[in-house]
Amino acid sequence: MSDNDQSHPNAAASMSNSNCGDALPPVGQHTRQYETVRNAHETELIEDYVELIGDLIRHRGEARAADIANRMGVSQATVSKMIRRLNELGLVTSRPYRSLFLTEEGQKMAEISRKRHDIVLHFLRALGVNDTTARIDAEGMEHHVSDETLTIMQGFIDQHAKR
Amino acid sequence: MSDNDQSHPNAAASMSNSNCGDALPPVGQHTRQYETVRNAHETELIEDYVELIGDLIRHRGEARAADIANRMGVSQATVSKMIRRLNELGLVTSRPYRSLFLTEEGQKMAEISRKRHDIVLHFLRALGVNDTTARIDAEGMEHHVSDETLTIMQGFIDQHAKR
DNA sequence: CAAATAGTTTAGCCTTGGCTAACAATTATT
DNA sequence: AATAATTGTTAGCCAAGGCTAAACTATTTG
Repeated sequence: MSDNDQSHPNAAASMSNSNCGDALPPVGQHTRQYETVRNAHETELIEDYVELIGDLIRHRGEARAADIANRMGVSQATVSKMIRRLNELGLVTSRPYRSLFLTEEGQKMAEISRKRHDIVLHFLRALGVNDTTARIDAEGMEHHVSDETLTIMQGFIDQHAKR
Repeated sequence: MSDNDQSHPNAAASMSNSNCGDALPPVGQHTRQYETVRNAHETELIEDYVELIGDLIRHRGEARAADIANRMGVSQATVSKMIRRLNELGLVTSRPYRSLFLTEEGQKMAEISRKRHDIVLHFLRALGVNDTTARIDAEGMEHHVSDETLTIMQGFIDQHAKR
């Protein structure tokens, strides 16, 4: 295993500009960073579905596969398959050809996702990001923001947006 | 297509708490949000590899598959396969059993990724996020932050960290 | 310099999350 | 009520990104 923690003597030679970039983190920490991202990756889509289903129920009274496919920009077949998975995971209940419901657990997940999404979105707006951009960024960022950062974002919102 | 833009009359009934959540965005915009995330998804891993390879070369003088596997927390076989992909994409050059080099294009991508990563990381620290957490969050967030937001983050860093 | 160790690649497997096409059920229209 | 239109499901395809095991190459060391 060649990854001891010494910098190569010539490392400086290829530093290209002013912002030199931080040192590499220790291997263990670095690995954990990537692992965290990979894990987030696995739950991301699930959370997006659950969150969207929750939103549809909240705003429209029901969630149908066609609406999901439509809003996600994905085929109905894909949604159908995904719903089966959500079912197996105990997040939604569905009867064939009927609209969807979230289980207790699904509702909890939707609620958490929605709150997180809202905080990130409001934070970005409070920072001064244009609404459309903020929505796009929030959609991607929300799954990668830790609770710690979320709390700080909430504090920022309270300070700035209010007043 | 049932997704016209009227809110269901009973929508308010299931609103659970203070933070009521924003209205659903128009379908077209919503779709674009998800599309953007899916696209980011595809390039994320590629960028992470290229960025890491760049970092290894910069800090250690060379990038070897074993180091990448080690830092990513992934098997060497996985890295090997990925390197073939990077090769096909014209981002790295590699001779069997030898260490890796970035192509022009690869270097450009690494540079852009690194800058973006740095901005996000420094921004989070400037916000007050703990270093370890900031690193984890940055790793996940960097691929989802638009140029607009990045610029604003840079402004925030300049205002706060300086002084 | 031969053997052991470390690093790399290949083969083959699995799961996810897309897709299209064909079919089935429900809902709307006439 | 029969037919048309919409919606949902299934089957079967594909690529990506993991994995393990086995084979091969390079390097280090006795």
